[in-house]
Amino acid sequence: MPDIKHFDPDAVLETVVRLFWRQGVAGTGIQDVVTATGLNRSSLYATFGGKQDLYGAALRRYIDQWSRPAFRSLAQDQRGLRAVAEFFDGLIAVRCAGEHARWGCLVVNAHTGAENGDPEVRDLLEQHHRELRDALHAALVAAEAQGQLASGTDPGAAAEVLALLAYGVNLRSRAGADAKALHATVATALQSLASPTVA
Amino acid sequence: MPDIKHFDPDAVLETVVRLFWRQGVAGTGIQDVVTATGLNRSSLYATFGGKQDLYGAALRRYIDQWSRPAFRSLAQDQRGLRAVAEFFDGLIAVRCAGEHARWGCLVVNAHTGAENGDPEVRDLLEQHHRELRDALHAALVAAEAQGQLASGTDPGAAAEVLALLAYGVNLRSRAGADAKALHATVATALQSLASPTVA
DNA sequence: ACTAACTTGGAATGACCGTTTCAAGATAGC
DNA sequence: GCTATCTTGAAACGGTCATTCCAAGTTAGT
Repeated sequence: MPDIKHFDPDAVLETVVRLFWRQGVAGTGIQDVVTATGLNRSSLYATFGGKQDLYGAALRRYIDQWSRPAFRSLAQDQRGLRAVAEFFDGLIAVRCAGEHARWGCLVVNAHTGAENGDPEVRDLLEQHHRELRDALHAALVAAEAQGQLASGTDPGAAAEVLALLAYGVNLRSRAGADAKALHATVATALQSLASPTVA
Repeated sequence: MPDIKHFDPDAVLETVVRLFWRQGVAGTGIQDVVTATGLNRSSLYATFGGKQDLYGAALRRYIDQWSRPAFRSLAQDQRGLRAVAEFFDGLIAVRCAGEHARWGCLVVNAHTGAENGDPEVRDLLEQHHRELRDALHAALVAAEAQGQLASGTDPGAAAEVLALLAYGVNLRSRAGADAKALHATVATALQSLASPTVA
């Protein structure tokens, strides 16, 4: 009976993610979305609701597409500190080079904006933090089991430290931090967790 | 010959800092500034220029008033790791309790906004980072001289790690991170730098 | 072909944005 | 008191903001 959408909502959301990611929420107008996606205001509002809803959907999609896959592969990687190191390598690579260089992390960026007043956004930030911490925790437990951690190092506490470090990396990358320097900093942090027997 | 200002520019800037700090640049309109300061648009523009200049001045004032004093006392404190610990204690206290709770750090917040495109802002971020790192470095050199650091710990590299950690603390505090958890995380990070002989 | 249900294009909404303008008011030297 | 020089108040500027509305178009079932 009804007409059918003349566009792919998922592809549109993909474009919207990139807009919010690069320019921020406040810096992105509905007009920008209309122009970038090519679809009409009516379709936009009918499909996603207002700007706040659109941002919520974009944030959720970003986490699904970018954060969660990285967390999953980190948590499942049994190599211990090597897994953590590669997680940060990938992070720095995305943040400092290629198409998304200097865009930072959409979730980190969301911490500072006025949009973090929205309960939905607040929940997503909390959830994201928990998942990041848990993934690091899993990798550090694997490291501990292999004797890679310095004695007395608590994997849970260390995971929280590394999570905050990751936020720092994301934040500074948006200001144009040097990839080499970030790599060195991460290496230092990991070394401080490693058992003395590990080079 | 001329008339004299009927207000104190410094007191006005103080109010402006608080507005930008709490609500962000994009979330603060000139109307908000006019209302909060009580002075007129004409006086505002004649004294500070446009919004971007006003933000630059506010950011500079924030660094002068909040960042630099903390950096200075950290750099001059000769107690080593104890000095670093107290620096973070003070940081978390400001971020999580009292009037400025959940405001985050104006400098950290500036990383994510569109305003970091401004060269002046970019320079301030870089300068702030350098000063934070140098202050931490000085404290860690003092720690090293007293044998507080684990052997093989480079004060310069460790300073960079702690600087990113501080950014993480500031960022997460804006999302309402728990002060106790932040304290525990910082303690963990400092322990990983400490020589095994230190409790 | 007809119709119910939905989408789409495009204009229009009122509110707010940062900024400018200008007449009126205030001050300090003459 | 006069004048040059600045400050102040208040209105107005064009532009952009998110959002709404409605007529026209499109589809699927009858």
